[in-house]
Amino acid sequence: MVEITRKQREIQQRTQEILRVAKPILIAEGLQALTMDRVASHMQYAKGTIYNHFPNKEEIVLELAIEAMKLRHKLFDAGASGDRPARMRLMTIGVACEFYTQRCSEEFQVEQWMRNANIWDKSSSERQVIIRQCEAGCMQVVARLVRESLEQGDLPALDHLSPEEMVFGLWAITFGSQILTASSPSLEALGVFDPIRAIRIHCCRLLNGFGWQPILDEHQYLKLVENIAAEYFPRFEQIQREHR
Amino acid sequence: MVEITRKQREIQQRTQEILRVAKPILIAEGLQALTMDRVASHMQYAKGTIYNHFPNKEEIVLELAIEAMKLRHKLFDAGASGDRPARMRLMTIGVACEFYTQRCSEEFQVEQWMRNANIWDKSSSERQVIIRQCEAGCMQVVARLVRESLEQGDLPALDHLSPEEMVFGLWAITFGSQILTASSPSLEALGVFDPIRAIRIHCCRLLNGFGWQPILDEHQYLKLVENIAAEYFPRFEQIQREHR
Amino acid sequence: MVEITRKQREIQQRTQEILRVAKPILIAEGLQALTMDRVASHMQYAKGTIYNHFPNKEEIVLELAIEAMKLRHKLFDAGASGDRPARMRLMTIGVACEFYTQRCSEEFQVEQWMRNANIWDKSSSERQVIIRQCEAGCMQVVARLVRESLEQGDLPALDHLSPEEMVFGLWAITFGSQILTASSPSLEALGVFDPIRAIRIHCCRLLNGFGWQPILDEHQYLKLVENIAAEYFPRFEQIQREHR
Amino acid sequence: MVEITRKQREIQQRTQEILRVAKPILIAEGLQALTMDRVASHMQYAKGTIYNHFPNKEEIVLELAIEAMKLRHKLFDAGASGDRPARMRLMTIGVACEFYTQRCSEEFQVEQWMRNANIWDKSSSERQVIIRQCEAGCMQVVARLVRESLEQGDLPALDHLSPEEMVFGLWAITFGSQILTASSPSLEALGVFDPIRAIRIHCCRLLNGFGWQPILDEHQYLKLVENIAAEYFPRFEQIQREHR
DNA sequence: CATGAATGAGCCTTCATTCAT
DNA sequence: TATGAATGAAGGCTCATTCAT
Repeated sequence: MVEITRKQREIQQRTQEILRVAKPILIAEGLQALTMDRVASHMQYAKGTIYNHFPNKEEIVLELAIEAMKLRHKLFDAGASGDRPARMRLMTIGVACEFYTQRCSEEFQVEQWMRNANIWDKSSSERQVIIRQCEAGCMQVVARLVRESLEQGDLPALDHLSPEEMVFGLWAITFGSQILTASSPSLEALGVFDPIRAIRIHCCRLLNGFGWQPILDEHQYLKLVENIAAEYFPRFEQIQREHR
Repeated sequence: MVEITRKQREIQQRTQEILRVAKPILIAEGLQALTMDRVASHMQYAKGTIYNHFPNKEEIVLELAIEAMKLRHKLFDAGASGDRPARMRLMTIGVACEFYTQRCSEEFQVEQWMRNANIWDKSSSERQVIIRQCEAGCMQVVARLVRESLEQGDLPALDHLSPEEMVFGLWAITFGSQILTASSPSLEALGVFDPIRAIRIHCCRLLNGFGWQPILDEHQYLKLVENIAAEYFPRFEQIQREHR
Repeated sequence: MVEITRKQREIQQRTQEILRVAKPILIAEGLQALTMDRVASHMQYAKGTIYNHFPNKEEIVLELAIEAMKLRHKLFDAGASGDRPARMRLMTIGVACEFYTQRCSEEFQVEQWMRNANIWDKSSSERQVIIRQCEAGCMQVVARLVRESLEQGDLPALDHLSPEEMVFGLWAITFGSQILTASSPSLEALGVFDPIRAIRIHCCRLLNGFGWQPILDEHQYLKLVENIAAEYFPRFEQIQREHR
Repeated sequence: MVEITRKQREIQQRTQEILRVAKPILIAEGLQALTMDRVASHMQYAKGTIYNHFPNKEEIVLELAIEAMKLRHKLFDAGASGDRPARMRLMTIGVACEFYTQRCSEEFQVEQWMRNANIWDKSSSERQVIIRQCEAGCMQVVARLVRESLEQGDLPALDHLSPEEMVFGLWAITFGSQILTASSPSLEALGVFDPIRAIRIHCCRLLNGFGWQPILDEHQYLKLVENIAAEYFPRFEQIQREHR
């Protein structure tokens, strides 16, 4: 028993070690720079050993993505907790998104790599299923807030939209802005000086447009977001630290 | 003189031919399947010749992206034309975005490839500048509508947002939804059944949230978008055809 | 004592199990697909355990070949039995060859693999000796018939040929035809439509050429072979079944 | 023109050089020892260069086999020439077979490798077609002699056998004996002391069994074969030398 | 300018064998 | 004795780039 447990722990540790080595390579130099050769040469193990843990490099990326999405999920959960008004908890999740993109930028980048078609083609379906479950989990945290608000009357009935489709819009604007920020080298040259604040405002306007109570004007909203950020960033940092 | 001109035309034609060959490879099989060998083998020219036109394959992708963004620009221009109310012209641009993603899906995909970090690392700054100009051009078409509406009072003053930052939100939600649709294998499993309609509604709510006149309810808005699509799709198709 | 005996039986059973697992892999996918990893993964034992039974995969192949040749030997013995005329018993062995190639095609293929040079290079001489003994055993079954016929005057004296060299010719034509049939993708395209019947006729003519009594014309011979096949195939099947 | 021709010649020479390097490796150490790495390291060229000539190592083996079978074909043609009686020309082809197996033993071995299933699986169908054409060519040289003898009445009508099936028997016994000789380490231990003479005798008896005129007894036949061998081996050696 | 053979580093993967537990 | 993770050499193959013609 003890014997087995120790060996298993060693193996798990090595798996973790592989991930720790692979992550910065992927982040700094991209998918094609992430080769089994390089991972092995950064460890005291041989290439074949890596293959005992992951059948191909795509699975490594997926595993990193799973870790990343679990962290996101935890942040979302933390943001959605408490007995504040639903819209405020939603705003906190927005702040969690900002935190994730800015302070967990490696995880954020890993999530983008995960969306690469090559990776889905080559990896096993088991890990793909886990990824989708993580995605659905995050979606549900937010959708639950929408449902709650609908029930309590804070949010007027959505005629043509499922709660998840309501979330989809928020997801799209958040995600889209982050991708654009990351991949458009000079948003400033385009006239976009503060993309984060801009998206905050858009979210405010969007929720106002849906009539989600309490309606907030930009001033109030920006102030509130600042307060939430100040309060929750430390909590999020704590979660980040605990997440290995 | 004549001699040179003929030669130059031949060179331009060859450049076009290279792009015509490279595009379907990139679309169907991705960046790593796009090799100079394959491009050459699909033409009557040799690999070395390709190198006389493009110093590396990344430049080919960037050139394809420039073509794609020029088409997008034309569609945006067409959508922004006429003397209809600004918000309606903005909606037409939204329809142009949908058209572009759905009917010019190859160009849309090329634009995504362009955002790949590897490509920016390896390509020349000249083409990168052109890309940014195209991007700025599209941005300006929409920003001009925002400015016009602000001047005419259709859109209340934006306290904390430049017109471009106003556009940025629309860009983010549109772009983000399209990326998510393309890369999340089963939005439906997440509860998102009609992402296109969902985003239409979100755009409606967002603009309403900004108080952009005329305020439209979802029903009116969806109906209106349908009408615009019916009217403008043929025009867009014409533009697409003319764009070689 | 009992303890040891039980252990020994377990070991023998495991050896058999390894052979049962290895055989279909070798047959269906060839020598290079037969890896210790695959064998182990098809059993409840680990790779290291396999190495306790066979020092390398070549020995597994040789052991399979020994089993195969033992079956061949049994079939030959059955064909050579009875008190019919020697030439008829020889024909029965010919039928046994056909049975072996057709109905014991796995064993037949294993024998071919055994002839692969790599296997002889890597395997131990003990098993190689056993193989040769099996080969000699089969040879002797037939050679005995030749000797008997020579003594009884059915077969005229062979001036320049040992009885074994007489058998060698029959072995060569039988074996050669089977290899050619197995490895020439389209004998039919070469004009060879029924290789089995063709070889039956050649054997008839060859024995006639040696003056082996009773001389038979093709018609009689083919008819006789059919009868022998009808009578002996069930017996051969019985032997095959008993051979595990 | 001259330019192209020179380059093409250089390429052809390099192709030949690859074959010259690959052949002894295949002969001496077998298929799995024949690696592109080794071939390259034995030349002054890089591995990639080998791949410009042959898409995989299996094609190299097939190309070697094509060369080998062309040599066989030439020897058969030489043996079948002249206006001697058909049966004598057939014997000369038999001598050519012996010459091929003994003096062109490398080519003979290459032909055996060609029959390896792996090679057929991985190689291009173009070369496979050529192989089959070579095989059919050799078959036809002999089948033509059979047909001629049938027409001239030297060989009684074959009731149940096509001329090619007649040849098949000779092919099988010749081929089979050569394989057995090559792969049974100690025929002598089995009682087979002179397999070549044995097969000569079997061929004699077989043809006698078919009533092929002139009927020859063993003594005459062996003597005649010796004479043919003495006369034709120098010619065959000449052909072998000319075959590069 | 066009050509396209040559390069050779590098990629992903396999697997027979070892050996500490 | 059984285990199975680790090894690491080796294999097949690719491809961006160069350069002599």
